[in-house]
Amino acid sequence: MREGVINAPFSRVRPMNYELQQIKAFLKVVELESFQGAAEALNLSQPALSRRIKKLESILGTALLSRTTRSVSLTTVGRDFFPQAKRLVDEFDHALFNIRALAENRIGQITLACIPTAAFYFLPAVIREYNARYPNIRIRLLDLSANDGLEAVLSGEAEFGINMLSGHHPDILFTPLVVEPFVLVCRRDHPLANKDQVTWTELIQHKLIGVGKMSGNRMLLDHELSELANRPTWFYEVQHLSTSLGMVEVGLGVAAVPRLSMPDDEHPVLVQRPLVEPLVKRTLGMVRRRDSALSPAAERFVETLLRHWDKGSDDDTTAQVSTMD
Amino acid sequence: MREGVINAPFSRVRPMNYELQQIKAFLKVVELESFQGAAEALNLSQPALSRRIKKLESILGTALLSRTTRSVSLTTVGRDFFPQAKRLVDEFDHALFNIRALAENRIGQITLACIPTAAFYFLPAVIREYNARYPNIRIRLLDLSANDGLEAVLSGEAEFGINMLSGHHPDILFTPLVVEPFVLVCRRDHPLANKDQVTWTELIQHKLIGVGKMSGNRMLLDHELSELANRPTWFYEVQHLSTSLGMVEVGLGVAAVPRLSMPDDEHPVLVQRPLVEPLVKRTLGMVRRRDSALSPAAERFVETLLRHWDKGSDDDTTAQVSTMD
DNA sequence: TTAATTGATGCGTTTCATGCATATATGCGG
DNA sequence: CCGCATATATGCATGAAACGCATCAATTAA
Repeated sequence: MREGVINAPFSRVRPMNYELQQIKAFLKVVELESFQGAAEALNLSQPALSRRIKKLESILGTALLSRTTRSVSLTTVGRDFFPQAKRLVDEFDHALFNIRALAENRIGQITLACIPTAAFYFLPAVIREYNARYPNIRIRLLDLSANDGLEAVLSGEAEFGINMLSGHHPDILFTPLVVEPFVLVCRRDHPLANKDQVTWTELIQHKLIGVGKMSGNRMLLDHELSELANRPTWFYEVQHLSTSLGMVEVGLGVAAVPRLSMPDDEHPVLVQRPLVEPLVKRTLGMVRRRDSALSPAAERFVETLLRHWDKGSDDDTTAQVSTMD
Repeated sequence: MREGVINAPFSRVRPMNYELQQIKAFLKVVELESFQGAAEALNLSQPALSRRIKKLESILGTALLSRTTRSVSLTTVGRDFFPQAKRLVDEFDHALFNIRALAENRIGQITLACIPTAAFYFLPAVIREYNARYPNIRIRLLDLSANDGLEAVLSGEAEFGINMLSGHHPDILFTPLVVEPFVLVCRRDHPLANKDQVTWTELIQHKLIGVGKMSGNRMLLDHELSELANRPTWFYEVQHLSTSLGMVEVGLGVAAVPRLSMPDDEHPVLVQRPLVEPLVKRTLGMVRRRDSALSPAAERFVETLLRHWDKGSDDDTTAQVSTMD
């Protein structure tokens, strides 16, 4: 059976199985005032077109076109129907065209929530490449704290995000991108700058600048260092890593920050040293909701992101940044 | 071949052959959040529905639904598409429904142009019957002179009309309904009232009330009497037959009018007498444009009209006015 | 772990729109 | 007035597409 009418008990209502092709055929015939011409325009044989129109008319229960071999004209009903049909078909085509444009990444918008570190230090390159490839897709970048960013993804405000691996939320899918160690940052003229590497315990003797208690980094460190006998305490507390770097720069103290937070290796004032015993690492990765699918535009972005980090990891292995694709 | 692609040279534009059934399937699935349920609602097997959606998605080049065996949810694109699709489909169904209502004479409007005689003396009964059968079809009755009525039909303002047979206009189709003689109308106390019949020549001796030169009746009479040796001249000239009857009633003169213009046989003041030598008759009938088809509502009206007059003509051979049913 | 439910897939079948050939109707020119 | 040219309608065989059935795969609940 072509169309199931399994369950048509005694309905006297005819089903109205009209189709867009029929209506488009009608419109074409009216516009060209010819079956022959419309058939060509529709890549259809003339008999086929005749039958399409006929079918539509039989569905409607009335003639739409008054045709002789010499002329085609609208009936009264057809005249009523034509403008409505034209408008609706146009709107439909327009809507579908837009959807396809969306699907083909010709237009669109993506919203992602990422932690400031990512926003500053490795998203820009990805965004540049993505934007070169899909110039008409707008990007809304929410640079939020780890907690807020996760919340944005959960609520759907952001389609996905870059975050650090923390408490495994059941609705969140985490794809690791990079593992980075915490390093010590201090001025070049600081005593610790002379050492090849520094232990956490050594930090006890220095003024340490840390981040607020609710920060993801702080929670991670508190957890990782909890088993350490003599663990350092924070003297200054700030909210953002960039602030702490600024404070280090003017000589207020030293800081323990993720490797990627450091602007680059050749900073005029600041240097970094590996922090060991223990080696504390954080894992950055992509987070997205487990159930809902990404928009095509977002999928393209994720692809770009992953491709970028595959490439990036090769010349970055010395800094023990590793990515798993 | 199912769809002619005779002429698709190297177009990279995909054809967008989406169909309403696919979109309606999508809407149903979203509404019921289930393929199984939607399939039942659409009287379709579940595999068939799965394939419909899949086809639509392949046309759009993107997934609209995110489905697992346990839940069905919208993708980002699908969420965009749903409200538009819903609105358009609803509007389409509404438009088509109205067209069908129109076709089935459940709603509609007809406009007809008819001469006053017809409007007064034989349309009311037709209209009553028609309205009883099709209560929701509005009737616009243009009671115009013969000339103006013909013009209204030609211009399309009226779908058809009731008129007298006159110059055969090439675009007009005339269907005769009734042939009626011209009769003399005078007061019961008028000398001519004593005669069984009156000749046109006799009228010379009386004050005759006629209608304006452009009237269809006047032109008909001028033409028919042109070969008469002694033909009467009009003393009074008015524009409407009803006016001339009024003037006869107060005793200003006598008038020659079509039989049907007389109110009825038992008028307290007026009587009619056959007018002979020659017997002048006019033919009333339906006029419509040759090319354009009538609306379904109008066709029903014409049917009623003709049925009415078929029946009527049988007991009307005596040249009496009869109202049928 | 198993049973049940839901969507996807393989496959044979049916349907129905199509193209070709041809009939039919209409207007124009001889 | 009649025949010809042109445009739509129809008969018929064909085949592509959509269908239903049976089954698979995946996920949840018990």
